[in-house]
Amino acid sequence: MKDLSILTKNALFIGLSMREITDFLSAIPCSEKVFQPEDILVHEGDVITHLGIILSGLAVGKKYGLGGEEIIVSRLSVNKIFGDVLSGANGFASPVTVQACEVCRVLFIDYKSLLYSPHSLNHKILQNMIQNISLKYFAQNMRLDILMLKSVREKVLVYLNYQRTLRGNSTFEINLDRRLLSDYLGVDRSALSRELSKMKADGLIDFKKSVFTLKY
Amino acid sequence: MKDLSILTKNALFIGLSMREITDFLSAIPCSEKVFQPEDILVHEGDVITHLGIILSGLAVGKKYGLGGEEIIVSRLSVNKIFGDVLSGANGFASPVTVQACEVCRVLFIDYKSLLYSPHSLNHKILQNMIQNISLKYFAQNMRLDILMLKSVREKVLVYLNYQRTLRGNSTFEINLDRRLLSDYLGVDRSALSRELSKMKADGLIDFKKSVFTLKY
DNA sequence: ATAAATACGTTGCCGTAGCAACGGAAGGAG
DNA sequence: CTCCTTCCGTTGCTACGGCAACGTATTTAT
Repeated sequence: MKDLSILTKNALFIGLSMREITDFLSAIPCSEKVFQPEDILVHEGDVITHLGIILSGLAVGKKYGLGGEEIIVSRLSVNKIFGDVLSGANGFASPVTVQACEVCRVLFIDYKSLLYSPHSLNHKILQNMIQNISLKYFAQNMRLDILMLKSVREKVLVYLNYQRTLRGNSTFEINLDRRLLSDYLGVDRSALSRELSKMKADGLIDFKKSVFTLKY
Repeated sequence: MKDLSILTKNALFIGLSMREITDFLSAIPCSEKVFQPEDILVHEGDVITHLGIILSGLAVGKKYGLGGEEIIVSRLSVNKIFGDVLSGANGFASPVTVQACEVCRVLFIDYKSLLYSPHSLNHKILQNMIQNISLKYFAQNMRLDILMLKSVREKVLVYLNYQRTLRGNSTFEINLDRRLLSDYLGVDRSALSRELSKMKADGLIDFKKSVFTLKY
């Protein structure tokens, strides 16, 4: 177990020094594992006992639609945490499969220990955990709002608006390709392309690849 | 401030005795308020400083669509908590308006104190808070799954299936009327009625009012 | 008891968007 | 350089579902 320095920037450990983090981790069961591309970290339906932190590499959370199509639900880059909400809910089956895209080093932490440890730093970590889960909740909430809209155009407008307020600029690049964006918005990919073109023709927006400009 | 005995059953205070709860509450800023029907407890867009617990009465969380229509997002009955996720996210604007349906007694608790109190019981309360928020997350996640489906029939089937596993019985009564159900599923009310009738004609389900029977 | 309001089912109209298939552009591997 | 794969836009077809309007049943108010 080496090179945990990035954990000082991890949402779970914000506010803690490197020394405090290693001190804390040495007191509870945790382990580091390495996964090869395509390896599965968590199967959909698993009941987990550990939450995970990506130390290096990239993984994705995915689920499968009724037709068996893959749907990418989340992108897990370095320092991203998975299984935390699951840990909090205590005993739920995982709704997603987590799979490595590249070679991944992952830190697994026994969540019962994390939640119930009497360690003096545990208090701070629980606060961080609450914040992290809450932010995930609101990210999900944002998507809910979009999925409730009826037309593709409305969905796109609300999404782009939100991105604009996030970046503070009317021109920005999004980190989703067309396929992922259409999944996120809950619409057909070609229908999305069609509507984007129409919106460009209507002078509402401009875009090239993943760079968008809002003209309203 | 009287009759807080129901708080022993509140998700935030599970595992604590009445004495411990009053002890804890007396140590941090909180207040009880009474609202009349139609009164607003939280405005959409508010940045809150307190989380709330419904001590008696009934309130709803609602938001407004682009057309201005009201959408009921949550139903807040006795012992329900609101503003907890918002508290966790620290500084977010409320995405919903909370409004009383009946006379409501509400306990407001300063969330910074709740999160950062050095009180010995605070640890347990943070654990409870994590669990509560996580459960809300998964409830939201369930709805996300449904909203991603493309046809009304699929949405209804997934929803009813889930209800069946919840109740453990193929016949059950749901607590949503048609209007609320159509909102929940993200479809038009008349389209929902239409599809329900078709599904009944197809022999898939039976229903009368809000009592459903799954025949598959 | 009467009136008003709410809840629910039904139906016709028609636009939107899902689906499938295709072509071109861009990027990677050999 | 060429092949192959991925990504994206385009288009025709068609059905699903949103919308509006209406009728009936059940509930609430006065």
